[in-house]
Amino acid sequence: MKKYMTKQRKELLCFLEENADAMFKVYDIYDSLKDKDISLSAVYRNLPVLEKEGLINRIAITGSSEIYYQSIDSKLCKKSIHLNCTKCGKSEHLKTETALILKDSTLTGNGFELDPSKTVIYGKCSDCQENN
Amino acid sequence: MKKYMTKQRKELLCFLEENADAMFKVYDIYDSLKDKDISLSAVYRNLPVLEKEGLINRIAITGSSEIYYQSIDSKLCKKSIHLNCTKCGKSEHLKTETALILKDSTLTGNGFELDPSKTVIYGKCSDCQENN
DNA sequence: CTAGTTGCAAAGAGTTTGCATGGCG
DNA sequence: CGCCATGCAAACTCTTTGCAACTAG
Repeated sequence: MKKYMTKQRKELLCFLEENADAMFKVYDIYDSLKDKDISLSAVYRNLPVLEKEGLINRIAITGSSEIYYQSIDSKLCKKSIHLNCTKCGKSEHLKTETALILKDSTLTGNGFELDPSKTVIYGKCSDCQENN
Repeated sequence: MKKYMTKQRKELLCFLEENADAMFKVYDIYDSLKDKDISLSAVYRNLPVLEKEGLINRIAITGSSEIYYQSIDSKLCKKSIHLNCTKCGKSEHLKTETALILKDSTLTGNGFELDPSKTVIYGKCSDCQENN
């Protein structure tokens, strides 16, 4: 099953790859592509498939209770971890070197191999710590 | 507003505190308390209130796209971080000492104050790494 | 007594599914 | 040409909301 590379799937992948640094809600993806003739159901049906194929990532954000999808950019996102401020909602990237430290310490500490592309760390960003 | 401590809210808090080590979906909480006369809407209305009051935690899990609630146990959960295996789905706790290392490195690395109770780290547990 | 809270049922929002049509290989 | 994928609309699930009755303080 899932053998055909249809126009819709091509557009989906293309869109996510061109915006590999951003995360999108399902409806936003549909909205950004609606001039390309892709139905909402096609989006809903393809995203999980592409995820299982390892081409894109699915991330749940604690603050918004939404699901986000994001292309797996082999250069950037494989090493970087998202930081999400629970106060202002801003999202930033953890420095690669620090990400490596985390990866290391979870591995040695618990034998757990951290997946940076799926992990989101919550807390307070530097701005929100001051303004408390 | 939100001044009254009703029977329903008491039962909710009590239930979550008695199971401080576990996380629950909304419906499971309702289900576990339905012999105590709490309506689903009361559950839905109270959980976000209790969360804003800092008594409970709301966590989004990437794998299941569900929202979970959990009591904030001042002793345990404030320091411990959840590890969630993306392969077998099992959830474990990061050792406190390792959690402190993470907290430290995000702070010095990005000036970001990690909140352990809201953060879930995804990856592969030790069992699933071998069986690949 | 008064304002916040509850239960119920209806309304919404987001997601999934059945079925006939369409398109990849 | 055969089978998978698409589009549309209906079906579902989860969550929110309006309103009258209820209750904590």
